[in-house]
Amino acid sequence: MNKKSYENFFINFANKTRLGIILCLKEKKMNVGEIVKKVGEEQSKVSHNLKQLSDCHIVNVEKNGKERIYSLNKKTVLPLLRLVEKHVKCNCSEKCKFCQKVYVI
Amino acid sequence: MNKKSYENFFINFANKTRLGIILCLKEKKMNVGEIVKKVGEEQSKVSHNLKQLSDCHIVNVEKNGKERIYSLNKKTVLPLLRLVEKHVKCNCSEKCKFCQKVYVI
DNA sequence: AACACATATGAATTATATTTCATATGAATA
DNA sequence: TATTCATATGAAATATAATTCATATGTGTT
Repeated sequence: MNKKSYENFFINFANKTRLGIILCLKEKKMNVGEIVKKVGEEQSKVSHNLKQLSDCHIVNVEKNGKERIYSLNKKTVLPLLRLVEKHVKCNCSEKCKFCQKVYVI
Repeated sequence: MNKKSYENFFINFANKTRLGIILCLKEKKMNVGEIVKKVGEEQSKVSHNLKQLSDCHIVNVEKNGKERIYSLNKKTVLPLLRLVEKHVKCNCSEKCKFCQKVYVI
């Protein structure tokens, strides 16, 4: 796999709005309206970001009448998030002058 | 852990230059000059990006005289990259009209 | 001490990504 | 079929990140 592919994958997780959506879908699948309510962001903003996430298969969509139900690709995302948590736990201490800026420990 | 921490972690991998550095350090530890040569980017650009990576403990630094030797945090990075490769293999087919744009399969 | 080499850094510039706003689409319903 | 509801979409505006350039710092050497 090449650089650009990795980049395109990680971009999904390098943004506040999309992370909000991702973390909110950890609990359960939701339609757009529910996500909008939960994350407290504008509908079109959420839709734009959902599109990006689903293009990359980070989330999946199913239609139900006029609503669309989004669910998290847990097989990829859960281990990914766990890896990050482990990273912070293992590498980042309060003593490090950057860790406090970078990660909320 | 909170949204911002995840974001700060993933930002390291969501950029061409930093990914170039990361992939190049998979092979072996290198000083800045060697990295610059290998990735073919400007020295100050590489340094700025190395700083970001090391602030987040994605790479580690050791001093040796006037040179600084950077090495990859393989414990975090190798499983992370493997996860992405698996994701693409499992979810992204040539049939999908976005996969070709998003990932080079 | 003066110099050269390796690397880092700050600030301005430039590039890129994200959001916003207005509007379109498509499904259900009166 | 006109209307409403849920969601998507394009393009302009804005925000954010990355690069560049000039220069600083630190270490070893003459």
